[in-house]
Amino acid sequence: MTEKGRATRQALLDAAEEVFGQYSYDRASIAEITRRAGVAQGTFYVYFEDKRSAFVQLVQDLNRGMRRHIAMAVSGINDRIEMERVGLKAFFEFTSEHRALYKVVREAEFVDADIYRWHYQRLAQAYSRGLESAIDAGQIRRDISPETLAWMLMGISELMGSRWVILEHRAPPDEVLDEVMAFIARALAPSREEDCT
Amino acid sequence: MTEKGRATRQALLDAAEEVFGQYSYDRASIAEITRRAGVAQGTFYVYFEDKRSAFVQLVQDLNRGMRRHIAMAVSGINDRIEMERVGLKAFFEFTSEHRALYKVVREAEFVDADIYRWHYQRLAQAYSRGLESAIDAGQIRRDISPETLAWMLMGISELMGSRWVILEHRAPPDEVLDEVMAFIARALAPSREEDCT
DNA sequence: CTGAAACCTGAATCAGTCGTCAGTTTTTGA
DNA sequence: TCAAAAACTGACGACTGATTCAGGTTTCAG
Repeated sequence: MTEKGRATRQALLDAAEEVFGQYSYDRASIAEITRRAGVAQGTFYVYFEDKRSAFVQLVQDLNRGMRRHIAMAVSGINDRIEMERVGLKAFFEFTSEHRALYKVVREAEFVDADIYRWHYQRLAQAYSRGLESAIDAGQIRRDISPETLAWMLMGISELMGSRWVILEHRAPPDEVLDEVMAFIARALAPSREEDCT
Repeated sequence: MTEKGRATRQALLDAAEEVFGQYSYDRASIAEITRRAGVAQGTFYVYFEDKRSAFVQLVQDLNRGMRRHIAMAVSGINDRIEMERVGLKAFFEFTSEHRALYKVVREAEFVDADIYRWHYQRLAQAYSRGLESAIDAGQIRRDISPETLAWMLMGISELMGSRWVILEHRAPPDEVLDEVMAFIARALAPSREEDCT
């Protein structure tokens, strides 16, 4: 594949992100995707086996993009609670920039169950690993499995994202972020029996 | 509308729950719904204006059913934390019984944005009110707005439901429920400065 | 310059479905 | 009993949109 080919492929993927984000999977037409990418309909099938395949690749792209964006944001931070705050903020940034992510991932459940599973498990796995280190380092309490913790924290992010980014078209205001962080910090804080005895 | 009419309508709605739960909105065909309901295609349009209308009514039905199911489960409980635990369990029960709920609500975002908004706001509103009373009663800490709290707790339920009910085809095991409750209880607990001073 | 490889085109095919409607059957109530 | 109302039928018109394919255009190594 030449440079030009790669560019066309990327143009199609970008157009697909737009169109799949705007319409549901079934109502997103190849014709509209190729129109926005500025190529003929047939060109789509040069780069993707079929509609589903392009959709799956888009999910993978967004998943990787999100993990990279968050990883960049939190790199260098050592305090786990601070890391959670920055990570949460980065998550909202990314979803504001890629509102298609929500739509596309949710639809994945209907379009291709495997990629839906893959998306969440990939995120949960990365998240759990981070939490596990924090537990080992004594930064957060050790009586909850990192996996369950990861899913709960993802749930909080996701629904807050839904409520603000999707329903209100903006990232949550700082006061809300503070409340969320206070909630999380308290839930994660190591047992402080020593403070009381 | 006679008794028979109501029965047919209900049969169609039940069939719609099945079919919309199994396929995506666009791939759920009226033909399949009427086939399962044991009526002719034309009958569908006797009871529903069109496909979307049936879908919207299904969301409303499930929303009400879920609120009723949870309300029944927690009625008579006074301790808020206990109420959360029982409510969470009831939520998982309901979603196990009506797995269509997840699919249908998520699709609502694409099919009819208003009903999607309505669904979450209706739940959040009911939830917030309950939390507000608990705050007033001093059962949970007062430094987070009941609304934000409601959305966070809904997020936890939702993603745990997704992870277990959808991906693992079962309600979360009791140990997991215990971990979740420990997390929530700690986050909600009133400030205990008095215990330490 | 050249020819093969890569790239691209867009009309045509084809499978599928929503919603309609003219007419039939069943139920109801006086 | 018997009309009117309610319920129901199912074939079909009108349309949509994914995918194919025969052939045109561009690129670039030798």
